[in-house]
Amino acid sequence: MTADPHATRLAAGSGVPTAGLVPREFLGRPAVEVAPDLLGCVLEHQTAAGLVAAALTEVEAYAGEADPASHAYRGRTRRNAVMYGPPGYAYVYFTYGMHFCMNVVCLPEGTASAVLLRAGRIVAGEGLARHRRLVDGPARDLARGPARLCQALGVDRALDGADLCDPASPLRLRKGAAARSAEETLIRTGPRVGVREGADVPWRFWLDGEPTVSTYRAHVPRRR
DNA sequence: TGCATGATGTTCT
DNA sequence: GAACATCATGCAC
Repeated sequence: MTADPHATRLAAGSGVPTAGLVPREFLGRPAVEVAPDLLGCVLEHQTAAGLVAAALTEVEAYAGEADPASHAYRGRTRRNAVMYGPPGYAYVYFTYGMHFCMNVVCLPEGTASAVLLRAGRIVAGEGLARHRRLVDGPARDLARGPARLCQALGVDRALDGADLCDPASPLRLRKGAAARSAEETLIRTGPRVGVREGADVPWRFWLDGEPTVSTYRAHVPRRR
C-alpha cells in the first residue's frame, strides 16, 4: 500500500475533490455493514475520453453463499470468481442481454460478499456521461439504476476485477467526506430490487430525499 | 404515474 | 432451455 492519505490532499487548483481513496480494510467487512457506509462515497472512472464521477446514493448488500439472492449462492463459478477474491475490487457482470451491473467486493479473500451499486449522482464529467447514455433526460436520471450507473461511467466487463483502492487504477472509490455528514444525512433501508429469493431482507440502502434513487420494483417473472 | 411488455445474450442446469 | 441483481417504450388512467 503506497497510498499516503496526505499525498492526495492537495491537487493544487485542479478542482478535483481531495478526499482520499477508500482503504481496503474499510471494505473487508460484511457487505451489510459496508453498504450504508458507501453512501456518499464517489466512484470515479478515468478513460481516454475523460473522467466521470458519481456520488453513490443507493446500494444493496449481498451476503454470499448463505444469501439465496446472491450470485454466489450456488458456489464459485467463472463469472463470480472476483467475489471470492480480496475486498476492494470491482465485480462487473452482464445481465438481461444488454446491461452491466457493478459490485464492490467485501470480506477477506475466500469469502463471497459484495455490495451492488444501484444509483448515483453525477458530480464530474456530466457531459461525457450524457454522451454515453443513449437516451436523453434530466440529470438525475443519468445514473439512476445499476445499469444506467455503469453506462454513464463507461463501466463494462473489461473492468471486472479492477482495483478500487489503487490510485493508479482507472476505476477508483473515494471517500465522500465532503458530501456527507452523518447527522444531517438520513439513510433509509428496504427490500432489494428485482430479486425473487431473499426479498424479505431489508438490505437495500439509500439516502433519504435523493432524487437519483431508483424506484422500487419487485421481481416479476418473465413471460415465456 | 403506473403498469405490462419486448429487446437482448450470457450463464448455469 | 430457462432464468436473469434491467431499461425504455407504449398505452391506460
